[in-house]
Amino acid sequence: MELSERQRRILKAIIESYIDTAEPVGSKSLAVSFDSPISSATIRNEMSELEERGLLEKPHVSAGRVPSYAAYRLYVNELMERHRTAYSELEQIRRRMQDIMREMDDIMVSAARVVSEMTNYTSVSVLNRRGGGRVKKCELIAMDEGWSYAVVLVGEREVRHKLLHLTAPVEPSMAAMLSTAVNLAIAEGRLEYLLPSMLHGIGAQSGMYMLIKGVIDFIRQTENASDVAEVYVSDTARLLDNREYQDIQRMRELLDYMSDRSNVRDMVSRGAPERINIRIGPELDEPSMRDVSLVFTTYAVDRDTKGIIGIVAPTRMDYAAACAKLAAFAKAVSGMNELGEKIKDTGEDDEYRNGKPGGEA
Amino acid sequence: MELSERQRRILKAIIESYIDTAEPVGSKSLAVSFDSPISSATIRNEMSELEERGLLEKPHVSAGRVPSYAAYRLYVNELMERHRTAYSELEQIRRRMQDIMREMDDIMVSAARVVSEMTNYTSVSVLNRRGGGRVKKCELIAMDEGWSYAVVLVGEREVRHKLLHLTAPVEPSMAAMLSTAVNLAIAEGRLEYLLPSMLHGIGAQSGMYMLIKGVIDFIRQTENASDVAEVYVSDTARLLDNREYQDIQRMRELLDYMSDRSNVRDMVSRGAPERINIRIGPELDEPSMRDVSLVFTTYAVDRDTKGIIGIVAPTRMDYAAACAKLAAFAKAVSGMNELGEKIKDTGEDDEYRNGKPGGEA
DNA sequence: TGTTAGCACTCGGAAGCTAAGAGTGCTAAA
DNA sequence: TTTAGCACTCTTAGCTTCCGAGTGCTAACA
Repeated sequence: MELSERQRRILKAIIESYIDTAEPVGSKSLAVSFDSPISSATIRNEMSELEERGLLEKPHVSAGRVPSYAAYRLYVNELMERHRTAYSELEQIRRRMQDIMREMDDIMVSAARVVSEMTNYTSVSVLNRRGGGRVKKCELIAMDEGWSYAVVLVGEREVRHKLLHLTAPVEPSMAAMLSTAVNLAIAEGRLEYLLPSMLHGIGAQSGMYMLIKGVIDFIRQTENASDVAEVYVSDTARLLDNREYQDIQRMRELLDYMSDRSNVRDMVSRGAPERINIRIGPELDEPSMRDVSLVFTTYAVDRDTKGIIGIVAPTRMDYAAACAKLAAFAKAVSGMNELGEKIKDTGEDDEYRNGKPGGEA
Repeated sequence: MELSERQRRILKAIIESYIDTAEPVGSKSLAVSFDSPISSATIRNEMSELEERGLLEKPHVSAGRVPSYAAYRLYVNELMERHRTAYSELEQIRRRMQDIMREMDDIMVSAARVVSEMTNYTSVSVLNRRGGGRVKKCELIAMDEGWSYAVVLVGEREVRHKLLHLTAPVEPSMAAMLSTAVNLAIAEGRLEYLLPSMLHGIGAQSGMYMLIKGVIDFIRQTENASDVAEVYVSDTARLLDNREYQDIQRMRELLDYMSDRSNVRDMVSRGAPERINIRIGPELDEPSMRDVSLVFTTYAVDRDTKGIIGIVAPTRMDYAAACAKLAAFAKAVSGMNELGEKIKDTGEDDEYRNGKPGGEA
């Protein structure tokens, strides 16, 4: 049977109270907080039904109720009110983003900072590059008399560099030629023939060979980086703010898990694009993350680069606020140029439903 | 009066036991751990004298003694045995460093990782660039039809890049000219005349003007970066391992403080170069750092770049091990090329004495 | 039939108490 | 000068008690 309207209202009130105070919610205190007066006894009855359905739990018999994970799921799917984001706020996010990017030149880190500041939660930021033919140009810059070279690759909207230290020197003029050759090969899409075609002229020990090889390896590496995602986690210390984390051991496990970038990447990579994704505690399938939720979304950086920005916070985080802020962020950043009419529907067309369908608790 | 030899031995034993177990040390348990049998009563007498001198403290009357900060100071200054570092270990550090640098291309982060792995403590890593005439070369790379440029600066052993987004396009050929002009100006050391001399030909609104200005600003910024230090803190989560940090509030304060890079930079910038510096708890003059010590040293990256690498751990950290590892690290990295005879004196000529002279507790 | 008041019951947490144990300081003897 | 012995102190763990918040049930009420 479906939940009654009143049950939904009660559940929503419980969840929001718990989000607010982190204290188990009792029937009496809840009763007074309602506009239309319902007695605590009625609430108790409803509560016990909600408990039977696995939506509430009691830490112990006389401590009030606490929402279960399934309840949070229901909450974000059906109960939660979406916040509107004012145009002014979008503008503000945009400006903040531009400010920080001016000093950082790294959209991933900037995004993490901005979101972390906006929400007061720990944020995770991932930059995903689609692989394939991305590198447009390559420059070689001599550093110390031909023993080291800076290799600079330019992609769509992005620059990467790497230092190559050689064991045999290469004349800068030689390197310039080489650079031209490589760029030509890139333009004509026949990079793979370059190395073999040059090899018979020069020894495999020569600095030149090493330089070409280094450059080509770096290009390959950058291009094949279809899932070479960069990961940045900002402000982990904020996780310590949460009351539920009195258990320092579990905290430690959580921080440990999060400090491994590949874990973070994996978690957010299974999200639906262009949606606000919510993963609540156990849905993440990772013991150390059992007590936190992850809310994240993607934003377009350019045609081949996708940013993922998210929040990690205890399961009782303020989902509504988190979703609103992330949606606003994605809007503000993706639409950096055509920020206009599209604003009006912020939050309305976002699809929060996902995670495991139906709370099977 | 000076401490007697026996007192010193007892103090040393107490400190080392406390470093080991984090438990207050009692007279009885200490008595049995000595080779030459001293009775617990004797030790008690000595202990109470050490306490009068401010070297020991009791958490409460029946809990054994705990070293005071002054005792740690004395310990690192006079009592501690310096570990020798085997040649093989240096070799190992060097290899590890090379491995990590291969994948990271960032000496600062690599150093932090290596040290943190070696010691199992949280590590801090700072890269300090001396300012003044550093930029050797500059390249401009067009990205999308002249609207964006990648500016690449090459220094002694280092490459930095930045994206410039213009509001008016600049022809790539024009940019090439510009780049030549800038490089010429750099070579002749008259960069400051460049902008004024070009200004009257072009409008201040033009893309070209913005591009030159952007480039020159970036060069200035990079060059004036005499104290633009990059800071990296690795593995903060390890700080949570410590028994003394049951107090989550103080932990939080500590992490907060450390997450501000400028704080970290300030802490390590006041160190004597080429020495192992030790700052014990209160010597750091920062309330949230009261219960941790900082051990750090410098290593040369190149003529104008100085790396600082350090460890942050509870005051009862293993100073001897920390010093040895850091000394080894600095040796291994600084001497990357001429690793040989100089190895033998590892640890012997390092000067650990510093911090506030004399423990005035 | 749904809602509410009332009441007995449960259980966790705080407060208070006790006993055990570790460690000290002092004294007196070796 | 060192040591053995002993009285004393103080923390900690374990136990008990008590309070109160919150529940579940029943019976009355709308």
